[in-house]
Amino acid sequence: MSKIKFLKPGEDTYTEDRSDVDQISGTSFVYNPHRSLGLEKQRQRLPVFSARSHILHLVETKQTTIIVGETGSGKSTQIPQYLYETGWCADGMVCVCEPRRVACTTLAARVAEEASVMLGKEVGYAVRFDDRTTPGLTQIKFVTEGLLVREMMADPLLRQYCAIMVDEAHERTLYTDTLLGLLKKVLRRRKDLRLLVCSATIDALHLFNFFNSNRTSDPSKDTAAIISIEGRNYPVEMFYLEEPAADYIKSSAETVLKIHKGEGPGDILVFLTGAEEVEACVSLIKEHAASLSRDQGSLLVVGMHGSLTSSEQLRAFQSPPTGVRKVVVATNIAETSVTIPGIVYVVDSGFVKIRWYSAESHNETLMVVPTSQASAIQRSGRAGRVRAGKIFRLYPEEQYDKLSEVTPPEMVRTSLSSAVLCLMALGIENMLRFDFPSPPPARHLTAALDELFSLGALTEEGHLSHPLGERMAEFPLSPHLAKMLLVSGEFGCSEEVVSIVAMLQVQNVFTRPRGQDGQARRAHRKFEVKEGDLLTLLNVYSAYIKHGTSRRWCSQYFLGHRSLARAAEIRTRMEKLLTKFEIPMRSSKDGMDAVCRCITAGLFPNAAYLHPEGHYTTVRGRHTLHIHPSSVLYTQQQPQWVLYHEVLHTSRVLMRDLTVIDPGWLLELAPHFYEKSTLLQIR
DNA sequence: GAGCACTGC
Repeated sequence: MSKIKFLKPGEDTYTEDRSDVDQISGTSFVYNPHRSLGLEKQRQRLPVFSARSHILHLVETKQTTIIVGETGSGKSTQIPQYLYETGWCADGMVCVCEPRRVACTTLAARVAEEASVMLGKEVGYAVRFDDRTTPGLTQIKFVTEGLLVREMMADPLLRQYCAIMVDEAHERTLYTDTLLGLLKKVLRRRKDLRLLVCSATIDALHLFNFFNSNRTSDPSKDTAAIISIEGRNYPVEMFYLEEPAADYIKSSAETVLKIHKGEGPGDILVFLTGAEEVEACVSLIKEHAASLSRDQGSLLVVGMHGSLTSSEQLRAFQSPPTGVRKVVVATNIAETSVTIPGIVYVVDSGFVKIRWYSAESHNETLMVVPTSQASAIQRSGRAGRVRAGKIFRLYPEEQYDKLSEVTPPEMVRTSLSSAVLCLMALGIENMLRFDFPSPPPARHLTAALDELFSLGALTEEGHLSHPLGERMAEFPLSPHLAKMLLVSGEFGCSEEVVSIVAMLQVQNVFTRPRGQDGQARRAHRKFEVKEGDLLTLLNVYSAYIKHGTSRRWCSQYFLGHRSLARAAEIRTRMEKLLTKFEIPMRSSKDGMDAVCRCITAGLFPNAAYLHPEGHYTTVRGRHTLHIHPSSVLYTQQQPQWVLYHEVLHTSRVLMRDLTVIDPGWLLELAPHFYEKSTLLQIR
């Protein structure tokens, strides 16, 4: 592997590899001094250009090429063009898969510009709800990983593509692993197909071994190869604490102040684990900053996390007034999803919040864990984008060596019911024998199979049921919600259920602007119904439509207009799928009973009853739960029986999105799951 | 009276 060449500040400048530039960062821009050079000259200045013939040679001779490309190498925009220029597109398109939508749209726009074609013609992209390609004309197509997996349902061998490049594969999302596993099978059937996998140094060898089918000791028979391309990140100097930080929030704030007082100009980025921590740290820094003397310069402190609205997030991208140093306190959102310009110093708490699945309780927990080395490297890289930077890790250096190399892929730590359903729809019969890049625990797989069986998606023999299971797989939803939609015709309430399901897909429906908490609560109360949160969401949606999707009406009732508009979009898609399956769109005339019964038909595994001691207990597994304070039922008299959509682990286990049910419905609608005796015992 | 890392189909 080639050594990374570091550039001295001012020695050279570069065009940005835009693969991880968020749309929001479009408000800022990268100054490009080579603009006047013309696009072709700019392209030749990218580090990847020197590897052009080497890459093309490998693609020619090996079926799989693993590309280790540092940030700023230009791989995502250039390699597809190299393939195109050398005639690879004669027999099919070049496909580039990205984990995120923005990467698809921005990269496609950049490549179209470089190739002097209109976006959507020779160069295009396809993401959910937005297809900008022209069949028969498009040669280079950027897609999200998830969409390519969906495409495989219609075309399992991906015959329209001659080469597939999986970008950012080191992120190892559920879809990355699904795709890599499936592509390995496709490669065996299609010797003409070429696969390029872009990854980080740390897991390149793992991926090489996964794809190399050479079982001899003769390396010339290898079917895969690795190539490294240097990047254009500046050096980052590292600092560690001598002792582990007792309180990393406090320690982060102190470090920020120390940097501000002792280091040269440049903005600071702090990594913490959650929104609450971010807010706490922001106030701490603000407190300290207030006591700074005049000649010490001032600080602009902003928080950055997923639950902020996009206009609130925008504050982190704005450049501070001259002489003011910006401090962005962020969650993991700043590690990959958004790139904040101007960062020179990074403070890394060393922790991250990740999802963890428990097959015993059938649910996912969010837990705070130490980061991996890969993640620590990624975070420190955020300091070296504009010039030489510094990283302050809030733990001792010995501790870094003890960190695991990489974060376990999502596939081994999340619920697999959706992924398994998807794979089965793609013809993978024996899930336990599927070649996953990192095999998930067998008990996670069997739990997923059990869940799918109980929902009726699988037959006794373990095959996908016809037509229910096949249809469920086509919905981009959790299997429970897909089932709910597919049976809604029989309950005569598809109109209502499709609205509920769409509403469950969006966040921030109920807004609570600071200082208007009381007003917001009063406004929200108008939608509340005793049947629970799902029916309340239905009320909100119906009212939104009744008032002509008015933005003014939304703000009057403290509802997120963007979220509702997105729900409407999702609803349209779901309705189209239901129509395709000839599910009649009916509206329930005899009240909400039918709707609640239909909800039960999908969510029945998530039933809980009121324990005499005041908490709730799940029927499956007898786990203790509580009503989430955001639920409309939180302030009501506690119902005897509820179904939840999700659980959330904090200090307690909380149920969200509840529906009040009659336990008799469980016996009636899921007799295979609930025996009369178990329910009688409980009562 | 308590609190939700982040994507994506």
